[in-house]
Amino acid sequence: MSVVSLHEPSHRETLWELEAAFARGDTVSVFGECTVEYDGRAASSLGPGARLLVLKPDGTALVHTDEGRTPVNWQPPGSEHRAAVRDGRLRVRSTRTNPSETLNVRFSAVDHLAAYAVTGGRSVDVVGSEADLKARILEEPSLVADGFEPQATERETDAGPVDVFGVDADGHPVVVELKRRRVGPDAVGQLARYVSAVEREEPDGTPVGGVLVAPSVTDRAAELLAEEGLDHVAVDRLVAETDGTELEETDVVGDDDTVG
Amino acid sequence: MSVVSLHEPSHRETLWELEAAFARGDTVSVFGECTVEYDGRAASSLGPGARLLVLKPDGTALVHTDEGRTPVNWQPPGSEHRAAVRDGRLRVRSTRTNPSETLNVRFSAVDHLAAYAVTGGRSVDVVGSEADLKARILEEPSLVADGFEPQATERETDAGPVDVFGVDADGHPVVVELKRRRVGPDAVGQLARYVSAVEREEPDGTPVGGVLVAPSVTDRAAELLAEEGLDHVAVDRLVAETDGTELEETDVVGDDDTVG
DNA sequence: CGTGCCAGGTGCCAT
DNA sequence: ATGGCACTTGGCACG
Repeated sequence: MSVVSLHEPSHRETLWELEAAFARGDTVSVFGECTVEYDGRAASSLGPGARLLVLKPDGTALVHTDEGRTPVNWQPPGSEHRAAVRDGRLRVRSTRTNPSETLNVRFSAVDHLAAYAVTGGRSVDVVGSEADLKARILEEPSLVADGFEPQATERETDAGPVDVFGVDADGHPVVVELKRRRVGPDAVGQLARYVSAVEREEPDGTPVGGVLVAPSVTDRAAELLAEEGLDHVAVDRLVAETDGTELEETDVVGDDDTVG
Repeated sequence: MSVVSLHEPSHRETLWELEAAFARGDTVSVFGECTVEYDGRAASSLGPGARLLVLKPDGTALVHTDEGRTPVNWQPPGSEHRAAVRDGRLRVRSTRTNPSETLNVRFSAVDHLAAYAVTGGRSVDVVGSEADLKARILEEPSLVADGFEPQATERETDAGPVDVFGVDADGHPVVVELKRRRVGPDAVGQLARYVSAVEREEPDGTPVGGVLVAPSVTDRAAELLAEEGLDHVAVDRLVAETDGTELEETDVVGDDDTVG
């Protein structure tokens, strides 16, 4: 793959190359001195500074400072990028509709532009998600409670879909909510809503159990669970419990030419 | 500001320049063919492809494909970047502790590297946040209810902080939860928890009001509100209601040299 | 499309 | 550090 790289280009050169890059479907990286304005779901204004602007062919625009994982300003995929020279500055404007939003990046000077055809796999298969936890529970339901029998996943209720629905040893309905990490009060509220919804479905007086499966819960969440008569089962993500074979550790020693 | 730009550098050149850029505190943009592996709170693996890697001096690492606002892989601020040449590939590894996480980007070829001193303002003052909505409510409490008198914001309860707490025309406690956008069942649950907490504080039988202030609510949220005996007040973010003067629209027509 | 919910959420601020 | 929550949350799957 080839790269177009412009070193301290004039606005006119930048404009020209942006046009070409958009046409090719390249991803563009721009370093330069700029101001940023945003108006849409909210509104914001950012004073002058040296920043990184990334423009993607899917309409994504990202303005990054030297800190933070989150861009200081951005435009979501589906937006449309346009560039113009105006008042002696290079303006990159990205707009979208529904909701109507505009991002305006004005460069007093562009110090570098690189355009490149970014391609290849976009999706990673992440291991350790809630889906994995669900699989683990279905594989070994006794983790939830002795005698627990799963009957459905994503079972619909008036309050939304229940992660795992089943019956306990006595045949009473049980609602299970899964969380891959330590949870606070919000998760308890979610579980409580599901339990209430199932109680409304069942004949009056039917006891409906509620179990929150998560690595741990905060104090406040624990109190709420107690108040609501709900249970918590501690299941670490990836209850490895394997036969002792550790995941191999790659590339730990023996590096040469290491830097940083 | 000056930029260092390498066009299709050798791994050795890349390594050298990365070291220099890290030392200078530059932000780095790398285009190239790479694979990515991550292990930490979850784990993931990404096959070969042409991508953009951004390295920040605060320890942030971002791997971007040609789509999406969210990086396909990343490392949060506070991580430490290191680079090495290994098995004929350039490896950039970013690690952090607590939680222990590792990001590994292996380049078979680097097509472009640019390093640049990103500086200047990092924070934008966003207008239209929940805080603005709160100010609006305090300025005109009758928006919540006729005769409503705010008494505290962020008032602590057993269930967490209440956005706005006050009394109604009858002197009864009222809990107000603010949302800057259309809300679903979760917000109702949140409000309900606060109302319950205040009810427990008050003498038995004291009626405690609960008002959800949001632009709109979903059907299911409306049902839940009705069940719980809570109210919804529709307040659009920035209830402009100004004297008719429109916000001036800047830069709408008259563009020359427009592109895209 | 909107509704609902997970996410390696991130970020901010409080204790 | 942990906790609780807002966020221009983003992203996906389903009706």
